[in-house]
Amino acid sequence: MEPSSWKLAPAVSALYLDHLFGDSAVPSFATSAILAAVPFPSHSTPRFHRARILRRLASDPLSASALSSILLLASTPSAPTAVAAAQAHLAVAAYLAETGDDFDAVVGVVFDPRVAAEGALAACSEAADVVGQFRAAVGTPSAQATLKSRWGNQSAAERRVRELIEAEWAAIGPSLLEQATQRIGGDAAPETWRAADEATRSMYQQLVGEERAQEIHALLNSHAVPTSTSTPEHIKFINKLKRSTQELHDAVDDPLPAAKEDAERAKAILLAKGVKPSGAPWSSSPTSEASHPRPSLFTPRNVVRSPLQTNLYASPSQTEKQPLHGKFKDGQHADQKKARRKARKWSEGEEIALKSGVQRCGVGKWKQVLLGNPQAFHDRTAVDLKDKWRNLSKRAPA
DNA sequence: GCTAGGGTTACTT
DNA sequence: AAGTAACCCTAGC
Repeated sequence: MEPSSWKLAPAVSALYLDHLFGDSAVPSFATSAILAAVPFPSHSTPRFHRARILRRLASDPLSASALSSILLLASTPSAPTAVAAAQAHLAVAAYLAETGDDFDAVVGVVFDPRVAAEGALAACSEAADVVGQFRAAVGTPSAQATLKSRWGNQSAAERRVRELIEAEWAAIGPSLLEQATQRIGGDAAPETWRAADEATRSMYQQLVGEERAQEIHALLNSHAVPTSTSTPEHIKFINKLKRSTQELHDAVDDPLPAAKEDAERAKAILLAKGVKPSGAPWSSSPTSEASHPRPSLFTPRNVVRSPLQTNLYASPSQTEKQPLHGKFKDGQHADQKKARRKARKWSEGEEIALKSGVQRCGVGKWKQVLLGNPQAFHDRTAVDLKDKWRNLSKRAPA
């Protein structure tokens, strides 16, 4: 279908971009193509804005513009990532000072004491000290050489930026569509349905499916649900969603397959070059899609996933149950001892994702936490999540 | 199939 | 050696 024939209003465009850009599993070349193809969005949502910064930073992690991206991220308070942002800022600034042509000039800019005191670096306790060291080294080549041995390491700086990006993705939160999905079909559904008129309810029923609609009606009739606490904004949003649902259904059918085709093409090129795609966010099991129809926008369950949220670019480890190592179903290899996975330290991003997942789903809902944010966890099982939570609890007993 | 809890291993202090 | 984090095993639901 031609892009010009999409029936996509700018307000829907904004919702759509909010959803897609904020999904770290959708590769940036696909989001760029989509951005070029959809109508200019009516507004920029915070999630969309943040995701764009993250994608820019990921493509260019060690530069002056990367530094501004980190500052932008740090300028919006996001408690879980403040320390990661400060450390990334410090590492990139130091790296730029150490590798630039003019140490003194660069230090003057990137280690401005005002930035250190109140801005991005405030969350990091060692920052003031480091800034002091760099400023003291101005005009003193020997001191610069000492600093260089510690801060001139490109891969260490890149790692800090990667950690920040990972933590930011983990903390980015659900899209507006996912939130609406939760309100219409998830745990919050009864309140939303109570506030809705008959016509709206019948639309909701189409979205969540008959089975879930019956469950929700049963909950409504059981008097177990408190009276509606819907705000005017809430109702306004739902009505807006109602108007745009048809447009959205039309729209979601269009760009994703094209993007996926791009992704598959890129994967083919990578494979031809001998690059192993297993960890790439855009790899997917090639046979699964043809035989499985696209799920409805709102699948009728408490954990509701729209097709947008459904990860078309998921790696095989996300879409298939893959044995970790040597786990054989039966028979010939059963006697072989299963190789132990190499211990991989949990990243800050994974920790944050676990904490927010537990907040969302509760302790003990490990599978739910894992599936609720699959891209945040890298090759972790529900048991891994449970073990990590146990460790965290030991570290800081409730 | 999922989870809780005890056990094991590898690494750090 | 002791402590810790990551991973494994398995009973019980």
